[in-house]
Amino acid sequence: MTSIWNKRTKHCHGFIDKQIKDAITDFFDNEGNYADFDMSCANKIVDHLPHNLSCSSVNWSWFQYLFDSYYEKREKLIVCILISKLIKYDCYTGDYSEIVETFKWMNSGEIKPALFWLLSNSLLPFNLIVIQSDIRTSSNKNQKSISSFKTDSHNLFLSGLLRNFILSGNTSNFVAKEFYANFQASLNGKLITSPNDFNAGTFKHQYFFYKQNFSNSTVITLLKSFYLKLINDGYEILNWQDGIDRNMLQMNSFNSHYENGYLPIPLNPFDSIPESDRWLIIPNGAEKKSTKLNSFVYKPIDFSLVKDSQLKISLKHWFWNSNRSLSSRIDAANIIIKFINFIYDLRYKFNLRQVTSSEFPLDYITVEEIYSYVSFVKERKLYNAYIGVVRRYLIYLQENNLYEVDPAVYKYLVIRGYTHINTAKDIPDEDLIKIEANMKVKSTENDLQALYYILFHIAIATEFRIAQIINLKIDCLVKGAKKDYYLESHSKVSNGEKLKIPITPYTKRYIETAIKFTQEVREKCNDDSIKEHIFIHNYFSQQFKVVTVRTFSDYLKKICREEGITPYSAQNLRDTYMTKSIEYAIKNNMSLIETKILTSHKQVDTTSNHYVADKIKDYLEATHMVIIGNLNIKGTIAAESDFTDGDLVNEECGYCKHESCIKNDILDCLMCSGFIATIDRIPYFEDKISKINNHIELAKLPHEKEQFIAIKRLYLAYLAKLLELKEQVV
DNA sequence: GTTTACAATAGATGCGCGAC
DNA sequence: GTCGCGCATCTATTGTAAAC
Repeated sequence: MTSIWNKRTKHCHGFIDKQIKDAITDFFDNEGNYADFDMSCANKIVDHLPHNLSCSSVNWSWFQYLFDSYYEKREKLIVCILISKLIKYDCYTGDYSEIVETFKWMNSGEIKPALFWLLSNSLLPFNLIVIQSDIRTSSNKNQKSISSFKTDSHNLFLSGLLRNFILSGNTSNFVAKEFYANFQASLNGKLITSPNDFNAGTFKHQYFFYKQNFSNSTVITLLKSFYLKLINDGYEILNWQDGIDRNMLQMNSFNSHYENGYLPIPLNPFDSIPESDRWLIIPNGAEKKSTKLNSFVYKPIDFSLVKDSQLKISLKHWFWNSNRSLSSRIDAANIIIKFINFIYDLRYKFNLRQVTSSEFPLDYITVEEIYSYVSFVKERKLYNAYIGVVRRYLIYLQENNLYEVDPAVYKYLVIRGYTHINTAKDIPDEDLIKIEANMKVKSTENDLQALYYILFHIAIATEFRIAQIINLKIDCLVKGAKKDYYLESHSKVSNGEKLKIPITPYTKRYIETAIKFTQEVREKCNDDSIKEHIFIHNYFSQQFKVVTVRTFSDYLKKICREEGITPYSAQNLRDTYMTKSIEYAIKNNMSLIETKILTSHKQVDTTSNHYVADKIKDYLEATHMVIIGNLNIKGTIAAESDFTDGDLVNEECGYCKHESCIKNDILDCLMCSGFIATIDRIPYFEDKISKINNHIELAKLPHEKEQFIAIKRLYLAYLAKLLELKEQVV
């Protein structure tokens, strides 16, 4: 041992440059860290280094030279350890020094194979992306997590893009190293020097490259996320004209649509009918006439399913020129496709024409065919649209001279047995309370569930349809002439016009709360058609979505099942008549939602109680349109008190600690030092404030109005403090 | 003006896929 | 494995205009 020590000391002292000397000292000190650290080999390597080695010559090509100077893997690995020490002691002065700097984050076990991989493949530093990210641990300590990604990128720019991409997403959860390792290959070697070098063509190449070479579907997911990230960063690299765009890319069904050759097609009757058969229809304004559609959700229709080519053309014609709303037009088209194929099979598969020895040519819809079809529909007990839609389609064909139809067919295409049963079912109070309580608990678990909770409240407090609520826009609140508010939204009856619906102040508050709640997500989103909505979330990385009716219904059902009650639907919420008791309970909970929501993003700024206080104040000021400012509160604000109901004063807003009233008549209790307000008084404050609002409205003289506003300001100041205190206590 | 008959749209849900 | 979501296809509700 002694001889080795001496030898090592001699080597270390031989170097003139201080940093290099330190690095080499550490190199030998780390002996124990590597099972395969061969001291004689290490000595040999260091022996070959010139003593006057200076940092200015420590660059990547020198590393490569050093690495290539040895032939055995064992030796090369030890060279890598030496290199890692030189990096650690800041000896590196070559190109890409910022990247090399990141290599320091790796521990000794990771860096050795990483350097070996780089140098044995004659790669450059940017081929290794090292990421340092914060991870939240249960103990809430800020820990750094280090991960490294190998990439075959040909240049620094592309590596930088990939690095940013990794940093931006929660990609650590679904690591697919193949994605980065083959990125350049997937581009067929194309050099990337700007984000704008990516386009529909590169995407296609990459998509099918990854699809062919890797069974792991996460690779495709990452590819989609990568393009979405570029788009989210403002690069308009994909346009529908090229067969793919952002909205398509975000759809759950993207893969199958893309692989099956669906093309995005804006719905516009003034354009000529598209030649292709598989359309992904861009609503292009049609969404304004329906609550079932959104501008960013494209609807598929597959005309290639139509077996008869002439009828296919006529169906496209009908589809393109129909006035039906898009979603029901697609429904109808799917029925017509079934109809056409039924007729086709009759003609060619079952040879009906021969059986009936009909003399009509094959481009003529006959009574026999329709009779068979109607029998089929009745036998299968298919719903009425199977008859009505077909009739209207045939009329259209005739009117536009697209196909010959025997006029006698219509007397068979009739519907019988309309039953109109009203199944409206309201939810009893006890069940409603159970649902409310369950949703309240879950609303704290994640953002989506908090949105469902607000949706639930609006649904029972208003007459709106669920789709209408979900698709509300942030600018939907419109102030009326007085203090009243209107909600502007599209409705199926308005035929594209916006409707104004009067709402209560409570509904207004819910909507404002929801807008504030989603503001954080909205600021991150740069997709205008999404961010204009109120109920948005960011569940998937790089994807911003509007809540759907589908998930809300499912969630409501799930809650009902958990509570062991009838699985109510969103429609039932609308049918539910709010009794006074439930209304009271719900209004009380409202302030709870508001404060909870306003403060639910506390983790952003946990330490600052100021933050919470300011937010509450901002909110109250915005809602009540009164500036609270720094009003001095004379009374006491407390979480709870020992006073009894007998001590309640001022319409139960608080307690009085004096034996008898000491204030004069002009003063309000709130201006007295003997006044004590506690958290459980919050609802009374809210009641009182709404009463003052009435006074303000009724006041005729300006100075009366001002006086009431001053009083309101006082109550709001108390309310703000109480809400703040409540937040600390809870 | 009300009823009736149906058209058109909204809502519900089984199924399957993608994201994580 | 769970959750979110889209599609297809069904049911429910609402709109509307002719018939009474």
